[in-house]
Amino acid sequence: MRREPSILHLDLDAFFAAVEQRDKPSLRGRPVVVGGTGGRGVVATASYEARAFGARSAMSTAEARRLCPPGTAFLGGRFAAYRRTSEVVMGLLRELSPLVEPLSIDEAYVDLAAGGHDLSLAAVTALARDLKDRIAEATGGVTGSVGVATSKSLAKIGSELDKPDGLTVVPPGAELDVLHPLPVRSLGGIGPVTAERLAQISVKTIGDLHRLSLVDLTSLVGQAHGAGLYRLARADDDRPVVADREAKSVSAEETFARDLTDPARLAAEIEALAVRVGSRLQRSGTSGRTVTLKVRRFDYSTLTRSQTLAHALDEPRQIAEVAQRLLAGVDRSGGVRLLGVGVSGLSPYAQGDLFAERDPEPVALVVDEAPEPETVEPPPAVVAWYPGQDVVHAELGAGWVWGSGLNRVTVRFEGPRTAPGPVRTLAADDPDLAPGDPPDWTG
DNA sequence: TCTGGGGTCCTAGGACCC
DNA sequence: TCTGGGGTCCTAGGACCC
Repeated sequence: MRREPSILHLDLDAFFAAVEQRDKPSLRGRPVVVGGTGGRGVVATASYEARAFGARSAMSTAEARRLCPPGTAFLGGRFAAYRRTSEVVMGLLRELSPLVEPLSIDEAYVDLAAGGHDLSLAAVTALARDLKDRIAEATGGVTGSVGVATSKSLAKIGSELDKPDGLTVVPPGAELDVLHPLPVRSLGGIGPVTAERLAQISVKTIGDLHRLSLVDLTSLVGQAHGAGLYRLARADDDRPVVADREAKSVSAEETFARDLTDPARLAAEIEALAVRVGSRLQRSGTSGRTVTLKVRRFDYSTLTRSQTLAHALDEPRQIAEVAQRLLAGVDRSGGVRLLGVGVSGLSPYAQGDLFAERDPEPVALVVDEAPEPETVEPPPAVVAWYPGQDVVHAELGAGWVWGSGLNRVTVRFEGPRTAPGPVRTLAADDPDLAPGDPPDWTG
């Protein structure tokens, strides 16, 4: 917590819907819902007119259609337009300070102290008013709500207090007076699950939260989360405004209009997702070592499978190959509702820089582990493995062999998930591994 | 026609290494 | 032969945010 109200938080009001109403005068004053318009779509943003009928973000579009009157506009979204408008606003923020931290397309923190401003209450209030005016003018009428306070958490809470088109400056010293009457849900990091857990012990407001001991809080919600909430309830927040945060992962996912079962179709969807992820990685000049597959099944049960490789990837074909392998270990019976592909463990260097010159010889390993006899045969299986590279995955009937690491290989015989085979980790000099002929090599 | 898509951070257990 | 602890990496899942 700073001595002066030098952190500003801006939140654009019903942003996607506001851009639509700006660009289409016929929509002004009418309920507008932006989001997925298909059978499985959800609401991204509802205009304030639509909120009056109960439409909300994250609600299924089907439900929003039931709630809103005839004449409501349901729009699929024009992200290029939102992006352009967002850039105009972020540009205005960067005129205030070099330290601007975007949180999303429609939200950002600004460190006013780094901008060399007069930080008196009156000056900061005037600055915020002026900013709001300039945003509305530069965007053609999109409004934003602003909070200014001595910390990030209070600035963000401030911008929520007076929406839309609001302005709240929390005077230094008044932080706890503002905080304590609010519901715990106002605090960043308290969602439905944590709120419910707190409600069970009659903790409803941030003031109630303030009365809990650190031990009680951490035993309720975990170490890191509990310690964080303990501090936030005391307005004890010294998190700095950080510009230029590096992305930690890149992913793409798709919910299908109807659940998929056809293996060829699933494989094609994986390819398409890998292309989206890989091209974004390549455009940003990054690559990553861990590939994650996300599968949502017909019954909405969701699981992830990941594999970390010895080297970073950015090529769609290679990303897809890993993802296809991961998918093979997942039970798809009953249908797949959603597939997702992600890459994490990002590093700024594209793949191949360090090891491109060397073309290692494959080592053939004979694995004498007997797999599930009814699903895989015959043992022993032969696996080709490049030392220092990812291990390669030879398909073994209905099972799979894979692994990772610089000097070892993990061999996993995996049938249906309901009956996984044994798992062994074998060192390169393991006596159980004898030289053998490399298998057909397709990688 | 219930429940998107893009992220971040944390936890917990197991393997592995010293 | 038994018994450790600490740290890191990996995997899977979950809460949360916009």
